[in-house]
Parts: sequence; C-alpha cells; structure tokens
Amino acid sequence: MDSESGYLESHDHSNCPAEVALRVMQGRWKLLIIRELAEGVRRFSDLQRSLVGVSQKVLTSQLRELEADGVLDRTVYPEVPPRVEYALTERGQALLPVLEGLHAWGQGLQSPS
Amino acid sequence: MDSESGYLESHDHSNCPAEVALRVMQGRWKLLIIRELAEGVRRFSDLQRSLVGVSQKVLTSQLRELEADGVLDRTVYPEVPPRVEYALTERGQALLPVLEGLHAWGQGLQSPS
DNA sequence: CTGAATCCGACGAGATACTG
DNA sequence: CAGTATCTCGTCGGATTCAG
Repeated sequence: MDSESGYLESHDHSNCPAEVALRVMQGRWKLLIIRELAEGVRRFSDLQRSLVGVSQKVLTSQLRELEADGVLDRTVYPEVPPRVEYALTERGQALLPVLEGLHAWGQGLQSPS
Repeated sequence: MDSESGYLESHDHSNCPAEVALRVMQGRWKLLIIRELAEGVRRFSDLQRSLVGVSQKVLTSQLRELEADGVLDRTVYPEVPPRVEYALTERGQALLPVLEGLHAWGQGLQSPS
C-alpha cells in the first residue's frame, strides 16, 4: 500500500479524500458547530444560542449533514418537551487536529504587509 | 483550560482563521490546481489539460483567487504566443501538509462496513 | 423545544462566443 | 495561448410559517 504521500498520489478527480473532507466542513456554520461540540455536548437550543444569526432550518440541515458524515451523534430523549443532544463522534474528534492545522495556516494569511 | 489550542480559543464567528483557510481551498478545482502545482510549475494550458472538464473562465477565476490569497504566483512572459506560468508560493507549499491531514481524515470516511 | 415546509435572493460554476 | 464577456442554472443560506 502506498499510503505515505496520499494527497499527491491519488490522481482521481472527483473522489479525492481531501476533497471529500473539505466538503464535510463546507457550510456556513459547520466549523462553528464542530467548535462548540469540541467543548462538550450541546442541545439544539444551546447551539442556536451560540451560533448567533443561524436559522433553525439551516442549523438543522447542517447538523443532519454532519451526522450523515459521521462527525457527530444525535441523541433524542423522548420527553416533553423534547430534548435533543449533539456530540462529536470519534471521527469528529479526529477532525480537531486537522482544524488546528487549518487554523495555523489561516493565521499566516493575514499577517503580511 | 489550555490556551495553546488556537482553534478552540478564538470565538470570533466570521473571521476564524480556520474558516479563512477553508474558504481559500473552496472551489470546484482549487485542490486539483494545488495538487498539480505541487508537482511543479505549470502553464495555463497544462492545467486545463490536466483538469479535465474545467472551462477557461472558471480556471482563470480560481487561479486568480488563489493568487490573491497568496497560494500561487502568476508569471507572464511577454512573448508571442503568450506564455503564463503558475507556481506555488512558500505559503502554498505550507498548505500541502495541511492537505495531507485532510486527505488522511477523508480516507477514514469511506472505510466503514 | 425541535424541526419540517415553503419561498426567495445570492453566488458559484458551466457553456459559449469573442479578443490581443 | 491565455484570457474576457455573457448567459444560464443549480445549490446554499436566510426568513417565515406550521407542527409534534
């Protein structure tokens, strides 16, 4: 298996894992969602309060997409009133170091004169 | 707790460096452009041949955006016929390890079952 | 409280034609 | 060869309304 320099090796256009990974995080609020969940479990209303300006529809859809991508877990407690909790999965936690890398690189973008 | 992890610390919604970094790479062809340039200098026509399906307009605009973001350099040789070469900048090279991280994480997405 | 359904505007990207 | 100029279309995010 040649899995050393994976990025440069796989010359498959539409399905490069790096592109897939990018798509997972693309979305106006996904990074913020992940950052919130990195600090612990959150309820839907918690997220909506933290992510100032997000609408329910968009928050819901981005949460569903992240769930489908295995980044977070959605737990429904059948109570009244309903309670739903979101938490990062193992895979979601594995994403955090990658985001640190992005963050570090992004900082270098602003500095120069 | 820890003040070393930059990503979790900066609670600025619209300007998180990680978001900025993501935006730089977002675009249907940008990752592929970077991958091509990672292997060496390329001319416009080289890129268009490698990135099967891209139109001139889109390729041009994505190249211009990457240039504006300091990822690549554009060198025009005033000849006839015209010749333009694109190459990664230092900053662009610094992006490669980050993409490796994305690539590695992205591979974990497909494996299940 | 959580979320579905609908309508809308903005933007990215493709197709095509034209130019120095 | 390496672009620019239009046009179109699909998708995404936002606002609002309704529902379990």
